[in-house]
This record gives sequence, C-alpha cells and structure tokens, in this order.
Amino acid sequence: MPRPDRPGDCLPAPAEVATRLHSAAIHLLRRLRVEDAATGLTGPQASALSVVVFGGPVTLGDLARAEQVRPPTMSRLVAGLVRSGLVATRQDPVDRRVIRIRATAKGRSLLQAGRGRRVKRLAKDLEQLGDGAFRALAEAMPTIERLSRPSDAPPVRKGHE
Amino acid sequence: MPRPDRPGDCLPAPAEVATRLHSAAIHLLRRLRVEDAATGLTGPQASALSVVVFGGPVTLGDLARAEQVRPPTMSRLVAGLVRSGLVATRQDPVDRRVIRIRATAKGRSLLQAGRGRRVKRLAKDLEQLGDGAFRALAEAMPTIERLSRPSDAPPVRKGHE
DNA sequence: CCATAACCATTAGCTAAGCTAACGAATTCC
DNA sequence: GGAATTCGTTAGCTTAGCTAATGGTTATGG
Repeated sequence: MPRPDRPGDCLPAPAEVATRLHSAAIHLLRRLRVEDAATGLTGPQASALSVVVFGGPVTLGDLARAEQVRPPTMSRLVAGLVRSGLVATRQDPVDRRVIRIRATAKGRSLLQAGRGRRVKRLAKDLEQLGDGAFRALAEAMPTIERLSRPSDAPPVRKGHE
Repeated sequence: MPRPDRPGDCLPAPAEVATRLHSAAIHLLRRLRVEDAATGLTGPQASALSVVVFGGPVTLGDLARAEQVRPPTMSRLVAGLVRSGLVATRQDPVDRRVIRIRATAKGRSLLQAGRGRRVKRLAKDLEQLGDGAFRALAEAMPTIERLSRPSDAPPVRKGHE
C-alpha cells in the first residue's frame, strides 16, 4: 500500500490532471445516466431539480446562472419539470417579470428516490474502493466542486444536503 | 490548515459523495465545454479522438465500447472527425466488415492544442488551490477514473499520457 | 409624466448527442 | 452452400445546448 502523502513523491502535471478529469467526467455521467433514466429524469433535469429543492424558491434567471446555462435552455428544462409536476412556478407579486420556481412534494420525494437509486449503484464500487481510496475521494470533493464552479461562484446556495 | 487524514474524522455518507460527484461532473463539463469550443471539437469528439490518438488503430465497435456509447452514435462522431480530417478510416483487409480508425497528424496536433488550451484555463484555478488541495485531487484521480469506468473495464487502453 | 432604456422570460430555429429499430454486407458455422 | 451471427450504417425520434428576436414589466430621465 503506497504511502500517498510523503513529501518526496512527484505530483502529476496539471495538464494530465485536467485531461483525465475531463475524460472521467464524461464517462461518469454516461454511467450515471443509466440510473437517472430509472427516475424518469435526465441529468440536467435532476441537477436543476436539486437546486430548486435545496435552494428554495428561485427565479429562472438565477437557476440558469446556477446551472451555467442560458435562460432559454433553463426555460425548457423547467417546462419539463412543470409538466411532470415536480416543480411549480408562480409570478412574483412585486416584480411581475420574474417567476418564482419551487419544488412540489412530488419533486422532493422523487429527488430523494433518485439519490437512493444512484447510491445503490455506486455502493458496490464504493465498498470495493477500500477505506483509503474512499477517503481520498471524499477529501478531494471540495476541490472538485470548486473547479466545477465558475471563478465567481454565484451566491445561490447549491445545498447538497 | 486542517490535517486531512487523521484517523478520527468522520467520513461523509456515500449518498452524499455520489450526489455531489454527479453534480460536479455536470458543471465541470459545462465549464470545459467553453474551452473545447475553441478547438472546434465538442466534448464527445475530443474524448473519442483521445482514444484514437493514444489507443492506436481501433475498430468502431471497440471505440463505441470504450466511450460507453452505442455504435450508431460513434458512427456519427467518427464521421464528423473524418470530415474534419482528424482521423482516417480504412477497411480491415482480413475482415472486411470492420473498419480501422487511426488518427492523422492533424488530429494528433489538434488534440495537443486542445489539451494546452484546457490546461491554460485550469491553470489559474489549480494555482489558487494550494498544494494540499491539488495533492488531494491528484490522489483521488485513480479512484474517480475507476468509478467512471463500467465495472468490467474494457481492455482498450485509454492511454491518457 | 411620458418616452426610452434596461431587464426577464419565452418563442423560433439551428446543431450536436444520445437512443432503438431496421437493414446491407461480410463472416462463421453446420 | 444456406442459416445464423457480427459489424457498421441509415432512418427517425428525443433531449440539450446555443443565438436572435419578441413581448411584457420595470426603471430612468428629460
């Protein structure tokens, strides 16, 4: 078992980390998409729903910014979620240009179910990882999330749990 | 500065790691897509080209399996790469059903250029990470790649450098 | 106080990526 | 040699992204 953080071992080049992270992200999403299909949600829909569930009532523009997507794209995503009864929109009474989007009870429970399903899928692999590898992953998560967020992170609380 | 791997600190729940990894992968890809656009390649095209460049001549079916995609999808991706002159296809002389896909010189140099551009984008963030965070990320990379690959990893060498 | 500017969301129209089903060509097997 | 299998492609659909243009609301300023 290699001692990972001894001071002398050579760090990989940033170029290599960037490329491998890119490739890994693509393939990870492809794997998880299989599980997401079971919820009836696509990846982007699930991600947007997560923001709505944990971030409270939010406007479409905020949601688009949080998801790093253009307003028309988010408009269509939200339309799908409304059609499925997972979120509800309401016109803001004070500024009638904006709409407030909030999750329904159905949306909240579906998100929980999706999480359960995704976990069940990864559980096997996470078990096989061994304590060291899992710990390494857990410790890298904040860094990965920071990299995944644009340099000026929006104030919208992503609220994963 | 927190000492990260002391034995007593609590590990996060696998459910949380799974969900956060899912979300981070989505957002990371969205960020990198901006840079990929500069190469004229989309994410899936760049990923497939990477396999062809480092994996040597490969059949379409192998490529589809390596990229976890159905043959028709890969067929279209390869067609785009051929149209751009980045890969060349040739019929296998012994089994004339299969085609051999290999990278052109243009394809190899474009992949290098794309890597450089992606690195330049991430370099700023990687610098700001600090040594500890970068090291944590580097150490988690093998684990992430393992999670991103289907349980029975295909024998095709992905060869990221 | 009304006109113009700015802002928010949507519509229209495009491209890319993913899928299944069906098919043509080539190989293998009996 | 004919049937079954395998490989790749074609056809047709859905979703996700984008830009440009539009309509409705609010803010500004002369």
